[in-house]
Amino acid sequence: ESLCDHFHESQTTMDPKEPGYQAVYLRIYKKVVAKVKKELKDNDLWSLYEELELPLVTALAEMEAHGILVDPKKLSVISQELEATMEKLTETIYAEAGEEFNINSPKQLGVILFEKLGLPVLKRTKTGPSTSAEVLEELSDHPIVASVLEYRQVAKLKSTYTDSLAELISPETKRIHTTFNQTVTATGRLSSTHPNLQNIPVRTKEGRRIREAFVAPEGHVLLMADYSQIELRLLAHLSGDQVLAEAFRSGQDIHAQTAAEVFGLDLDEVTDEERSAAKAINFGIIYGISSFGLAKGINLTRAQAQEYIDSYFLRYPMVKVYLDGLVEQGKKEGYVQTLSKRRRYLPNLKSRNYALRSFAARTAMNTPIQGSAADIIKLAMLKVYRALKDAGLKTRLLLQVHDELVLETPLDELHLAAHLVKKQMEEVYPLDVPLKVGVFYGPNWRDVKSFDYEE
DNA sequence: GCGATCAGCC
DNA sequence: GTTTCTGCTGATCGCG
Repeated sequence: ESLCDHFHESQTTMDPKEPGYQAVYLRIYKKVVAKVKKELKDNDLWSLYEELELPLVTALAEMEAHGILVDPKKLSVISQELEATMEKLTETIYAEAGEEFNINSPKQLGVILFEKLGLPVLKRTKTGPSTSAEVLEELSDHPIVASVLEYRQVAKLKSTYTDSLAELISPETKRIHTTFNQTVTATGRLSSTHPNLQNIPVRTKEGRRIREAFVAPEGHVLLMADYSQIELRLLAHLSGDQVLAEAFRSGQDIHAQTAAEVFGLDLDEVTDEERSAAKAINFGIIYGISSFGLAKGINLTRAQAQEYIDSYFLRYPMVKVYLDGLVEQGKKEGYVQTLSKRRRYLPNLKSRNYALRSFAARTAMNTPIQGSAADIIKLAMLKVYRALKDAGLKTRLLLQVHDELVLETPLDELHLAAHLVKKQMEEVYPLDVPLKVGVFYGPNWRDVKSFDYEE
């Protein structure tokens, strides 16, 4: 800190062109380097820095510089269709409301829905009745609400994705060049800005259309490789729970298996509804479970949610021991850590404020899982990057989306590249359970099909 | 300029 | 003491 102060002072008092400025700068810089290096070594973080994060910089820089090809004509067609849909919906909404107003304003929308039309207020924000999708879905029997939900979806796609993305296509490369930030998240994940290419729609059919505009150049295809259930697999590994580990070794549908365990059924008796509840429980476990959160997620009473959680921990006892241990370790040491020793300090585990303390406890449970997944995919990126180079292939990494890599590959390299990527990702860091990677390819980011072993 | 709200992804 | 289940980015509104 004193070095930083000193540096700040020199920066403001000295002209960078003044002789001696660079000498001062370098002297301070060297001291800071030595200090940070010692701190990393003292905290057992040196190899994380030197062997993972530092070499990853090069791979990320190349990904950013290379960019991903985007077809502006496709974006523009989608944009015009969205525009037409928005105009229709706007007319419908005005007619149903009996007046014109700004549909984009939650405040003005609230006046129409809750005052003029007298719909019930199911939830409030700090500033007034909530108009979130969660609330509107409960009220969607009213035609105006259904139209507003659709309007919101279309407006989001148009403003965030079609129009903004088009502006970010480089005139020189015809590509979009995102920035991957390596130092913003608390867990070790990357983030992506200008634009954020880690939140391109995929969930709905309409949203997925955006992905059609992300294309491979002539003679190439996009290659996608994603880890299947990496966080739950890490939970099995980190907790040592043999029931969960065996579930993954069996290769069966993990959510259905969880349903069978939790509800005491045979695997073939599990209904879609039970599987879907089990999926919510699995997500909850990864996020740092609370009965409150689970109840909200799948419309249960808190008591029912607590029963599900109790039943889960009865079937996966080592998971319970592991998660409790994380909170304990966080309290004792002040931090929790990932596979690579990356730390997250959680002082609020000792807070007297229940909300803060609970949040910190959920963070203590989530960070080692989410952060270790981030460690693994970063290491996999490095291995893929180096293996492609060593093999003399032209295949390039383009994007990372937390548990997925997107690459661009010449058609005549597809077979080699697909096998190389799958192997590097699956064998990156052997765990007690296998890591499974799905590989897909296609002319654009939407229309991809599974790459089969025979190919 | 900034906080609040909402919505996109994992 | 009575929680809005992790981690992010970004568009928009509306106040100051």
